[in-house]
Amino acid sequence: MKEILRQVMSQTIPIAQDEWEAFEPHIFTKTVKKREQLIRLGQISTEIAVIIKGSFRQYHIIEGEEKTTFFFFDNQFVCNYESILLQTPSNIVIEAMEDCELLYFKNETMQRLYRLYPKYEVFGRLIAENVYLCAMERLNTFLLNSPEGRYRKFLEHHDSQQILNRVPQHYIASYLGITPVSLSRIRARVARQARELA
Amino acid sequence: MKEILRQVMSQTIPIAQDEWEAFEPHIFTKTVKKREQLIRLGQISTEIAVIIKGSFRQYHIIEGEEKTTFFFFDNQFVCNYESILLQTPSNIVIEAMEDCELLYFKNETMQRLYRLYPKYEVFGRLIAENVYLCAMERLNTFLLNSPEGRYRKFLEHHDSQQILNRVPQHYIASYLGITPVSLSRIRARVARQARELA
DNA sequence: TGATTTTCTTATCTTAAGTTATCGTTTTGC
DNA sequence: GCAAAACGATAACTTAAGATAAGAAAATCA
Repeated sequence: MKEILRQVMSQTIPIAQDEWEAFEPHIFTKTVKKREQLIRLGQISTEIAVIIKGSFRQYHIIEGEEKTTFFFFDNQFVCNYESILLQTPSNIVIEAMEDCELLYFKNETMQRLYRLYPKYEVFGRLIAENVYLCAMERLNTFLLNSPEGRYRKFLEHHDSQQILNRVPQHYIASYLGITPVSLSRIRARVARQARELA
Repeated sequence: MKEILRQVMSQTIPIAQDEWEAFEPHIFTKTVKKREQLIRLGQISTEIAVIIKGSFRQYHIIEGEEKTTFFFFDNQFVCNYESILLQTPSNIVIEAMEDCELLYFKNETMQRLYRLYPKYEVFGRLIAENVYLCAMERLNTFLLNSPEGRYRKFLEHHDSQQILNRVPQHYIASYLGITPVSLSRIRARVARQARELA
């Protein structure tokens, strides 16, 4: 099963056998039940996980309201990257939307590998570059698109089987930076326009 | 003058003498006049610069409209990081808002240093982590705040001497994801509320 | 310096998002 | 299996942002 992590990592940079063997013993498994919190408010993150099965959402709590700001699905890394990098208490919650199976390792393990194998340092850089590009792409949808435009982009970029049918709509609304009511109206508008075109 | 770059880099990680001497000959200077473009549309970026004096803005062109999405000021790195990382043509323009003086180096120089000195690889990772954190902070202002809230945060986080007085207001509006007219109204509203409190 | 352009504010009108509430429907938990 | 909770659509109303235009002030520059 740990091979899945190796495969996911290899999408970024190939890991040689000796490099893998130094890592492998420090990988563990974990299950998280639906609605359980993987990352809690105020906790300093020390672990990085990969999702074998299931999905998570990340949310801020703003004036008592949960604001969903990210989703995590199968074969993705899930962690509070900011808390790990800065060693600051988490200002977000990461919570299972389904029963989940995870592989995980300690950040300190990765820090040790950084020092022992240059390859892992490169891996660390590539990961950071990658999450930066993702963050920028998401930021640009806010800078360059209206709420309706963001919803249309969201539809284009996400397989409806993969996400739409697995995630309650009001989480998606929050993710798009709008209210559930507003998303419902946008959906009605978009559907009406699609019908008029046909 | 090149020492300024070393100082800026040292805010991230200290650079030893031999590491610096391998780098120093590959650093050059450049001046850019107000309104000149440092990064052009469609060009693949190869250079990374540090601003000694002056400021830049970054903009997308969407349906003929310039959408200002970022500012760069003194002692900051300026480049099209995405274009450099992915080796894709630039979808943005970076243009001088004032007459500017720059230090710059080729990305390939940094790539070579990555291989020669582990320290530079670490530097590369830390830079990537850093720009990620900045991108997330900016993304969160969109996810968690209204336009007025974003403007208030913008005021808090930016010295008005540093930015506000140097940057035309309609660029700031664009940066906040709103129209110039809307920003003008928000300013009037905020000022009125401040007056009522007093 | 005088003309032109840029910048910002203000006003009007339109459009869309926020708020609140209601009502079926589905899901969940005992 | 049933009661409670969660979910999504919709409606009515409020609020704020977008579009457009006009005008004053400031910056630019020839």
